[in-house]
Amino acid sequence: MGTTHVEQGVEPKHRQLKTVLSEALETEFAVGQVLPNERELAARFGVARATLRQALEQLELDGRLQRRRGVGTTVAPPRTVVDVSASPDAWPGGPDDDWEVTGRMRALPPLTVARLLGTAPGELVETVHRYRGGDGRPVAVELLHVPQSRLGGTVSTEPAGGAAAEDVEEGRRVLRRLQRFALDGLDRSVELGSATDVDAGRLGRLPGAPVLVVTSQYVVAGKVAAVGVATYRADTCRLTIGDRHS
Amino acid sequence: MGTTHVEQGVEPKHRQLKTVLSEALETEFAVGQVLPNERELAARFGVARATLRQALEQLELDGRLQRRRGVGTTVAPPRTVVDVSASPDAWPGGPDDDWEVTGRMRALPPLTVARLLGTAPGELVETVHRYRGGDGRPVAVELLHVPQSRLGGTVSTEPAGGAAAEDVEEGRRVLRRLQRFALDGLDRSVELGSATDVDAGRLGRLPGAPVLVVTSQYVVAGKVAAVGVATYRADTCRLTIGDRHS
DNA sequence: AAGTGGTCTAGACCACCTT
DNA sequence: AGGTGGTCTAGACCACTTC
Repeated sequence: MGTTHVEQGVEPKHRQLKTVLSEALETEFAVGQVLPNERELAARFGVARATLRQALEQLELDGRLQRRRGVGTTVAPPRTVVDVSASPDAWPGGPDDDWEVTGRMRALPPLTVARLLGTAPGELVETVHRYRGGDGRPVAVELLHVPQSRLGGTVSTEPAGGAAAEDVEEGRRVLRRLQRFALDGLDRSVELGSATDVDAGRLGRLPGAPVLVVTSQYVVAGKVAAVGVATYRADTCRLTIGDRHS
Repeated sequence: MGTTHVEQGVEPKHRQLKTVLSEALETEFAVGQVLPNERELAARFGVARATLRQALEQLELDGRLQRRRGVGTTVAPPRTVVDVSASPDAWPGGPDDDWEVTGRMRALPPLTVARLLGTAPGELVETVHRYRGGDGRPVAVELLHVPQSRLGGTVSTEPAGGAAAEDVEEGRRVLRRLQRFALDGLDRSVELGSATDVDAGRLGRLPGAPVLVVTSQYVVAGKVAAVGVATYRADTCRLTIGDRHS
């Protein structure tokens, strides 16, 4: 006998439950409809609430359900399709850019970002906050990190977080400044992550919610001139990369 | 007052735990090292095992830990970097292709795939199974669906799943056949999903494990000629999309 | 056989939203 | 105030790997 077989032990209850619920969602419920509450569902299926919750968690991860504390569990609409492809020669903040600048900081970047940028430990960078909505729901937040040294001089005289409106204007200024440089290339990666407290708040989820983290490295003259870290809601988004066919 | 504030209630125990463990992982543990077992960790931190497990689950989702039943919990190495970019004019199975053909079926495709292909309900398609490893670990499995009608006639005389070796040869033949057609374009999407029982087995994980699902639509003469559904381990992989800079 | 993570239970209380 | 999902507990047993 080869490595075939498998012959699984028993299937766990929460998996069977997920299957049953999954089918029920397709046949007996409409998008947006609220399900019975967890205590009732658990009773109906004869399992403990924790077991029922395991199944619901999975269905939410798959984008089939949406759960909100204090409200209930509803059938989720199809995932929002979000285009994350970019012309290799396009800076963020260009004309057809769905992002909205929401703020700006001058701060110490996360260690991982500092490594990508190749900045000295302790070196401050300009960080532009952006927000992206879609279908009336929050879709993503982004931090775009740009070392001042790569910007060709200081952008503003303001030290750090001033008034909100001013920060937004400053953020836009940083993006405009970037447009001047010729972009050599753009490397992107996607990975699974979990929302920080701050991101979770802005995305309307609880901290730790699953997110797709898209990291962009903007290359100028062979060096990484800026790094964008965009955080997409993994439950409600599908990212598309249009290798445009004409 | 605007919509600011937040002022969070207390931070849940499992979140605090995650933070504490996260720092411990960086300072006190080396990659590959095994942690104390769950019962001991729970006791050490004065929480129930279920609470401890919530924190571990998150850390595993973030790719920081690796847990194996019967073995233990170890510190995970950095995620394997996987290139999923493709020349817009390249079919799968080309020269520099890291995939290995592992089988082939003639079967009814999943509903979602049938919709993308635009096949009639009940129409069978050729399905090529492929496997991709990296760093000595399983990385992804893929099902490539090709309607026979788009292949220019039947490929084999064999009806369905024959001997394993023959199926592999048949699968390769399907890929070779595709090379003949001029590819107009290639659309890709990435989303979060959970492993089916079959995929989980091949990826060395439990069913339901988080995966990144990459769906590829191969366009020929304005029509979708093939659809690939690749399933990557979300815990151990980071997908890169090289918008190649020269 | 022993040790590990995975599953499951039956409670309890809390945070949040709606009314 | 009442209802919802989120957190937490203290057990028990199971499936799997290793020795």
